[in-house]
Amino acid sequence: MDRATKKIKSQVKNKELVEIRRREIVKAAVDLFVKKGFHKTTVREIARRFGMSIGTIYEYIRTKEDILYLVCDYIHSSVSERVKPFLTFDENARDALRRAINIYFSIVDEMQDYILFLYQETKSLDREARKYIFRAEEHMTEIFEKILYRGIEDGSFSISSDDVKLMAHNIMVLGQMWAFRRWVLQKHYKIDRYIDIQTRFILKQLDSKLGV
Amino acid sequence: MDRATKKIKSQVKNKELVEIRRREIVKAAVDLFVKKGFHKTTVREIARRFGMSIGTIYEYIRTKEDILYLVCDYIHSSVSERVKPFLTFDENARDALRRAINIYFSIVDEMQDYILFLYQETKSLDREARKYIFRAEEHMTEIFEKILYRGIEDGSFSISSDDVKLMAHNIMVLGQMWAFRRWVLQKHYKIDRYIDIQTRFILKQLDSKLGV
Amino acid sequence: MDRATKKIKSQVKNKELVEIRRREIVKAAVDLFVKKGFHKTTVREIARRFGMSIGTIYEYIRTKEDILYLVCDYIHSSVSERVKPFLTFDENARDALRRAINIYFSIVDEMQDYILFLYQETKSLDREARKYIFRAEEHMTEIFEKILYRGIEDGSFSISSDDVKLMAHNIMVLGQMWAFRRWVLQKHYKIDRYIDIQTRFILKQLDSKLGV
Amino acid sequence: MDRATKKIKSQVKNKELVEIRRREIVKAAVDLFVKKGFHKTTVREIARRFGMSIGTIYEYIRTKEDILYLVCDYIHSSVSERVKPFLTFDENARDALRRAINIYFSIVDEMQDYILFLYQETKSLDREARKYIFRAEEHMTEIFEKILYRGIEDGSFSISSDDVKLMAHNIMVLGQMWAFRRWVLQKHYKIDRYIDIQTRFILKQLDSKLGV
DNA sequence: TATGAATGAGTTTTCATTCAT
DNA sequence: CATGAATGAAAACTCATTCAT
Repeated sequence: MDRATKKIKSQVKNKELVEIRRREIVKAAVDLFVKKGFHKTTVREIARRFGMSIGTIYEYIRTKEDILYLVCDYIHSSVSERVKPFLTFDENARDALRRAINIYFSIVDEMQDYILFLYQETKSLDREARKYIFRAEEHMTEIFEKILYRGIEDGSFSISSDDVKLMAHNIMVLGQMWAFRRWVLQKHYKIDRYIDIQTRFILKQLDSKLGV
Repeated sequence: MDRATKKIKSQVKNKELVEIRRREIVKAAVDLFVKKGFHKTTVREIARRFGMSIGTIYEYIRTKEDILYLVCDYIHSSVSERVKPFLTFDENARDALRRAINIYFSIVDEMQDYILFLYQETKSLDREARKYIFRAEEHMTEIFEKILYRGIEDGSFSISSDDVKLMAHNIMVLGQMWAFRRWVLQKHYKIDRYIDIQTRFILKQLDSKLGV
Repeated sequence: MDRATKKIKSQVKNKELVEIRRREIVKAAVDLFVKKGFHKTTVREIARRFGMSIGTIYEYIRTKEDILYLVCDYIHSSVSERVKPFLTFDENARDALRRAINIYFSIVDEMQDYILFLYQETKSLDREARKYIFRAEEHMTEIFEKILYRGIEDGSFSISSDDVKLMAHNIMVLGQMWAFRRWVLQKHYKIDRYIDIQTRFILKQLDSKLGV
Repeated sequence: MDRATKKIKSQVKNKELVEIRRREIVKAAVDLFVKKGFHKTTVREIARRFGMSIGTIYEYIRTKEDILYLVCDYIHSSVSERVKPFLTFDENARDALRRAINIYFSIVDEMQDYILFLYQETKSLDREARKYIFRAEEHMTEIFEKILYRGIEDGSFSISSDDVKLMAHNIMVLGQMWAFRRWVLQKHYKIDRYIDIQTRFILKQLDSKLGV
């Protein structure tokens, strides 16, 4: 949230207050955005939920798009913050990956509305903001890359290091897919089973026991 | 296009004409939607490209959303039509899958703008239209399901038939991901190599040579 | 009006209609602008007088400033059109000037609200529009310049030709001053007497009977 | 400034402080007004230049228009103050007038932005404030009237005393015109030559050597 | 069928002013 | 006295949709 906050100009000087109010704005906006989409949500609605006047909102942002950015950034850092504490891996890479997948996929499940929203509305951001969000996504991916590299080194995984990045993205996408294909997946599977199967598949791909 | 045509009401009686004009409308709209997004494209703009008046557009559709629906449907059937001719599989399931992946992923590459668009704007459709689009997506998936079942039967694939649906979705998503993660994937991989690696991974998952 | 009209883009294709509607818009706007000033007049008010919806106004202009331009241009060409028919001078330069002054000053009197308005709001136009209005003002001035030159040639006026331009501007301004100093002048003088005195003064300046 | 001070109510009791702060406000506002116009300048901007908070500004004025009034008044008294010291005329009326013109026109040149501003924005003042500004303008004019009367008495000028007021206004306007017609005049003349020519013209008008 | 002018509700955004601290 | 966050009315402008021709 910190880095994001700095970029958007505010009329209000008190930085703490800006932080607080922006959090409130995001809180007010996120559900509306998720439910109705960015374009169909009006700033007036957000203000109403925000519990303050429309003028007050515009003291803390410059345009409606700023709110979108704040929301996207909030979602991303929420995911990150939820994931990070679980990511101290003393165990072997295989178990580490298993756990990381479990955590990440669980969080996707919990935050599926938000993940879905990111998929749909990121494109409404301007170039710069979009880049920033992509960067954040890459940071997440790097967590998986690191585990994969460790697994290659210690011999638990058999993939080429050229493929690590792709594999990491595969894992991320296979997780997010639970959100954006929920209309069908969640009819046929429960999250636990979903994680189970996908984990098995992913590990099979990485398995050192076989060549291609 | 057929089923779509049935659902959207038109003032015009002549069914052939409706077909023709709607095709023109889609042709005019699709690029605009892809470039600017659904909400930022105006009906006026579409009419201008369409080469006819706004009034005429509204003879063939009822709302702007109808155009979105026509476009989504068009994209989906374009993909299907491009895929289908390749899908007569006399060969063994393993080769059939290999070929199906190759075809589908190649088409995603060619139509990446459109695929991306579907991901972002489907949510703007109303329930019924959205369902219809999802159904189309499932049809695509079933193609992969069939091959997978065939492979299980003939012993080339070792997965449980409970996992077939999920696996099929995995394949679809791994293909589409080339479009919606292009901002990073296409910096590091070329499409051929991408298909190569992913094919290998997928086949490894399915491989009967190993247990779990 | 012609040249002005061409520059402002309209959504409406029918050029005649554009002409007609714009005339109506100007007619609706001019009094409001004169009475309340440009900034304090809302487009809604203009629409109400215009007798059409606000949407319709925006079919014929792009911005509120366009209306200002249309109005300024209208005022200028009104003055020109009222002046021109009187400006065929067969008589000697002295009488010609006398008559031109009489005509121009009379028109300033009749259109004093408009003249005043131009003085106050021209600056709200953007560079290009402002230039166009200045150009129009110069055209007016040239009429006086021509008469002065003729007077110099035929010996009725004794000023240096270097001073002609300035003298022409003096005459214009001395006329317009009747409008923008009306708060005091019109308390002490009637227009006829005003024209009388100013004419005498101006002619005295030009008199060939004396040196400096 | 004195009379102005009396009219505008302030929350602050300390009269000296009111004087000081208002001078600061004017100093902050005048350039902004001149550059961007009254309506396009925000009170926030003025406050920022003023170096104090918006709240503080509103301790010393009641409305934004009050600032406009203070600024107009400031400009007028600046001109007056700059003119007055030069206006002790022991010499004959002719030389006195020559000098007064020279001084006034020079000051118009120096303060052309401000003069122009007065022409454009005075109308935004309410009736009472506008009257006050007009009064100030008349005071200026009276200086010229006095010289003219003196000239009539001592026989240097030949005009009727009925025409004195008008003549005085002519002189003022011919001076101010250097500001509001600068877009053309300053392309063709330098200020010294401008003063020269205009002085000659004016004196010719007044010359006692001829009748009409 | 085709046209395109007309509509006006609805949107974002601004900014003078207030008032609690 | 000074502050600056909060207010909300009001403004310009857009655009999907209708309907008379």
